[in-house]
Amino acid sequence: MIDPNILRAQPELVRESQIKRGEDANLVDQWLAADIAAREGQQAFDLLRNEQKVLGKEMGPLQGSLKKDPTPELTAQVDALMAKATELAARVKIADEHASNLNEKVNAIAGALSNIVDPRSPVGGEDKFELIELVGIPRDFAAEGFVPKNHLEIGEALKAIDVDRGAKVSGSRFYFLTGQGALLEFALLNLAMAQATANGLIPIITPALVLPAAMEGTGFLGQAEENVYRVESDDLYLVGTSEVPLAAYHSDEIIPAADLPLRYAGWSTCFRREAGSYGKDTMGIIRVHQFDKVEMFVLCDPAQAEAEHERLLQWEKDFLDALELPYRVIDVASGDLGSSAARKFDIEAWIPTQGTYREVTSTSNTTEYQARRLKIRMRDSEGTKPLATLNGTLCAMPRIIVAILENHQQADGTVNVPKALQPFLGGKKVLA
RNA sequence: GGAGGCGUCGCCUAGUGGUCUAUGGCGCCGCACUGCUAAUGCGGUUUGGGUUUAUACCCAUCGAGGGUUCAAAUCCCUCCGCCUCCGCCA
Repeated sequence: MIDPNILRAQPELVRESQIKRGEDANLVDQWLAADIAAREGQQAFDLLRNEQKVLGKEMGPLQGSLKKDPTPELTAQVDALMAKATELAARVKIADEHASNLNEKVNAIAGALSNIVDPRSPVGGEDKFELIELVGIPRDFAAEGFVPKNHLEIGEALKAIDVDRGAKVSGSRFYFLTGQGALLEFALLNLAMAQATANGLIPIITPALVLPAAMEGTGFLGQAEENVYRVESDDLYLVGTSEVPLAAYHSDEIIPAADLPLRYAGWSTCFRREAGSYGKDTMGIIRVHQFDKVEMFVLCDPAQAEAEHERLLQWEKDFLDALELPYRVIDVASGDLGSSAARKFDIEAWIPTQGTYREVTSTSNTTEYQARRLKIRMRDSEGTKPLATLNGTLCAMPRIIVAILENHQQADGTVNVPKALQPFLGGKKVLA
């Protein structure tokens, strides 16, 4: 949700932002008109309702004295008042319905507006990203004298990944992690959590099923809706990221400024329908319907949001550095932000067999957008106001596993374990 | 799954249809008094929206949503959550 004061005072700012995203700018003008109508409707109702309450206050004592002393004058007075009240009640009811309808309309439009794009985000579609940084040098396999295998070949040879049986049991884009594949995930989880807790984040295990309000509040029921699994029988959604339960965790709460920032490291399974990606990444476990992920989530004073964003990015880089993976950092373009983010940095790891960088983590500054939708506020000396929320991937399992297998493979088909990960694999230096 | 109880302002709590403002206490904030602190006194203290230069005022908000009524925290219905007991179960 965008600050209504910004919409009223600087509508052009929001129009511009919608255009940068390739979304409907007319919504802004629709909102402005609906806002005026709704306020008029509300005022009309308020006035009538006040009249009704004043009348009710006359009625009370009158009824009391009528009971004690039923004179004809009193009866007539009460009857007259009652007639007036009946007529007024009908008008109040109509005004109430009218105002509610208008309010709903404003809220519906407001809910459809995406967050205001940060002025520094590059403008354009997915390919208009800006390269911020290149870290590490991809290995020269030709110089080393062998052709790198893809992660699936390696994973199958190590009996670590089984996609055939994944497909047999659950369909395409499902997989089993077996043996050292499973242990590798646990090691990554423990490394990620060790880093997170060392940085002061609070470890948290979240539900993977959430109520519609949580999905709605985090902004995933807009253009992302087709990628969300819905459990119709119970009206619940399977989360695509623990960002959803983490954001909703403090919904409807007012947090004292002294408690901020709150930083969490959440662990959950993530479910994605991957609608509209038929034929894309069909090999291996780059794009799957279900995976586990450690996600960082921050609630803070809006004035601190930018610094927190930088911090999240740094922690993501630290993690990839620890895994000795080459990667690049990009500033995601306006058209590819998702409705909640004002600015987003992706980290893409080098995938040797694809000869390209592929997204492994993503960190978004969602400013006050999610907090407004979820009614998360902070209280400082000046009163209450929405706070800012941010999220960032620490470790999305399958893609990190892909990057490790491919980048650290050796000519004989074994895989070197990065030093930082070794303690979490019982000291093992090589997967063989 | 079955039976019963409960959900009121940060916390506790009063409130079975109107009788000026949803009680009262604790905590908190301000002021006064006071060597200091404490105690005491007075005032304020849910959240959201609106009108207003200001001071103020108005509306909504008693778990959520409907309904009955001229009028609902209070009565009725549905849902959610918590507690107790029973059954089943990882």
